[in-house]
Amino acid sequence: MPTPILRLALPSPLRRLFDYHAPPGVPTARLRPGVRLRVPFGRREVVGVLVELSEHSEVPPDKLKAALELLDPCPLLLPSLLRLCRWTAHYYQHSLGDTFGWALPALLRQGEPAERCQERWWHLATDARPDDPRLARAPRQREALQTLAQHPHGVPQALLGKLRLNKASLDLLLAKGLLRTEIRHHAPRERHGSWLLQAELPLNDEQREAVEAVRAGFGGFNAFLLAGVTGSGKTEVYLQLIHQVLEAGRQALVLIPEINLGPQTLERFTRRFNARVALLHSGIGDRERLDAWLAARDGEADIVIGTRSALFTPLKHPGLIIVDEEHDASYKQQEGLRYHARDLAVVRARQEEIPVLLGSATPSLESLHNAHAGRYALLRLRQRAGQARPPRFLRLDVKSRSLDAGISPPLQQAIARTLAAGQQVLVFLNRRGFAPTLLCHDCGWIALCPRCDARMTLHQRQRELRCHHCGHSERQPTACPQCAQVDLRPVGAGTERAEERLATLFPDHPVLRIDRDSTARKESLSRLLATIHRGEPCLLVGTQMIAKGHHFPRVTLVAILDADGGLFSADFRASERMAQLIVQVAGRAGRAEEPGTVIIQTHLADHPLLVQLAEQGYFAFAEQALAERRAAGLPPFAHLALLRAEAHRPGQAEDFLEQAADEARQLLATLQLSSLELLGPVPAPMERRAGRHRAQLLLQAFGRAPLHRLLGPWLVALERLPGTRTVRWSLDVDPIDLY
DNA sequence: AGCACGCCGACT
DNA sequence: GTCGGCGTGCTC
Repeated sequence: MPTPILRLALPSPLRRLFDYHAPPGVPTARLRPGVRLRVPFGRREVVGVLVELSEHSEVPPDKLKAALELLDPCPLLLPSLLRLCRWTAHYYQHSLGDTFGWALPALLRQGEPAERCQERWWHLATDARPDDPRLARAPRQREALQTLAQHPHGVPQALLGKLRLNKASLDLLLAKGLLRTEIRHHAPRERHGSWLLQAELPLNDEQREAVEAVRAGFGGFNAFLLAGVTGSGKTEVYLQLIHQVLEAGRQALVLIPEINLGPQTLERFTRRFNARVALLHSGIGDRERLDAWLAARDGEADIVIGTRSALFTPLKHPGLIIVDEEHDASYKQQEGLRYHARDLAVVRARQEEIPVLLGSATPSLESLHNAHAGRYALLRLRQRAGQARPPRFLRLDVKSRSLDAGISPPLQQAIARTLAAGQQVLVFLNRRGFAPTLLCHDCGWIALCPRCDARMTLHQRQRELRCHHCGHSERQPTACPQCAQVDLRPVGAGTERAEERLATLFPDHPVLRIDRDSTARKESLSRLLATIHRGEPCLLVGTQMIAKGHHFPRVTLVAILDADGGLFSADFRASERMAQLIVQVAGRAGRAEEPGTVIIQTHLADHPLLVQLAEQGYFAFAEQALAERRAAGLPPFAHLALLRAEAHRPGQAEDFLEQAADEARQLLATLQLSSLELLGPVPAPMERRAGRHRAQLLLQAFGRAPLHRLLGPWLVALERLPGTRTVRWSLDVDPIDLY
């Protein structure tokens, strides 16, 4: 049998595989797809993944090199994961090697052995004697030897410090042959006994129907959209389904958004189940992540909980995928491989022939559309647990009303009444800082970012102007840099200003601000939350940080200071995001006996979307918004791909995109694709950002198939275009925002 | 991406 | 004289 050619995916943006000869002396039988190899690549060495074997290579024989080393005795990647990565790379038009870079734990990318945590154990050598003459003048070594003598089973490396054992002394003892060390592997974690640690909660009819429906779909691929209002007990549905999965001897994968929900979710799961739970969040260390990855792959983790990238965790016995808060934008990666973990969860479930459950109180329009089209089964939970009643929504028209730090007089009165009744108030404003604009009242100068086409936000507390787009900051000027007058005025209000004003208006009550600035220091968020949970009347001011995860049972009034941004933004998803945010913020309130009130300040009180949302609720809003999307030919009725480009010189990015558009037009003609439209190139909504000039080209198609028929050959052509080195460009398939 | 090569401006 | 800016080419 001739030695085959190895086709490898390498960590490179190049969207192709690279051919190698087998490394010398490695039996062909061990070269199976999914193993890693170290190979020479250009002038360096990299770790690649064997994707396929071939009899022949198109590459000239003098260019072919041999791989250096086989890194895995057997395939590292389960065939199912290999397949998912290949699908992902193809769908998002990304290099397969780089896709592995996003999908695999860092240590595996670097070529570390795929082995569970190993530990070095230190033992006394059999013939070691405490009175060895060589230790006469080495009291520390003698001491160390005595300590180890008390541990006949040896001491693991990690415990050396606790036993006051000094590594230097031990190394000297080792060199003298008085000690020996041994590498021990962790034994597979065993699990015994019943799965439940805690009785399951009784379900209401809707919850029971939801559990039954998903359970009936356990046999194969089935997609479910669990749309449950806040407090309707979605988590209990998850838990009971996971129990069924565990009983069937299978594993559950639970995706959560990228906020600090990990510990909270983990706690609920470990309280309920006697199960091995792996948590994969962003703060986890490389070693820990690899251990969790391996445990899941080898069937030694029963439940895997994690953010976006956990979607790529291999599972030996997959049983169910749950995507919690499926509407959350953090499931879409916004750099490099721009994948959407929710969409890939559905793809993975289909590939692995298991059910997938998407849950949200405010489902994305995409998922609702899929439910309407019959692709997902819609499961609704309308009843709130206990006696909790849904909040009342009031639209407060602030047209021609004076706003005081963004707060209208009627809202001030409502806040005063709520505090007087001994209850808490939540004020939501999705804008950090003191004011979004600093204006000279004499000459009209505005503080602009030197590197972006954007205004700088005033952070008065720090006496700073900051750009929220590139991070640039400078000292707050005392006089106008243009006319030298000293009448600089902050215009508009952010959370810092609202906080300050509310503290003046309601001096008898604490005002707590929750945003990225106020919680930057560790522990400060938990301290703020502890104050709130004490329950005394107070005011909370915050950005979307307060919309997620935390419950404030004593809040009975929620004020949305500014809903207008969601109603006339250039971004077609702005209204959907605004509605989700309003409903999610509203869901924080009125969970106890008192029903909550939500006051929405707006200049567009009669806007149909806002009326639907306030009067009929999120689902009516969604129907209205879907009708608008259909009429405008926007997702989910159309499919988009956005080619972004940026360059240092103005016009360069647009020139590149102009060429890209020409290529696309030619391909559309040759491939006879007609239902595709090219929109642009146009300058990005913020043309200059962090000193780079940006432009974009939008592809709009009414079917996914024609769009993807174009994308493959188009990217091949783009890679050959001149100027590819001076212009940074990237393709975003299914973009979630057009910025 | 990463790395090397090659060609023009302002420094010890 | 050369250190270093970034344009260009290549990676099996």
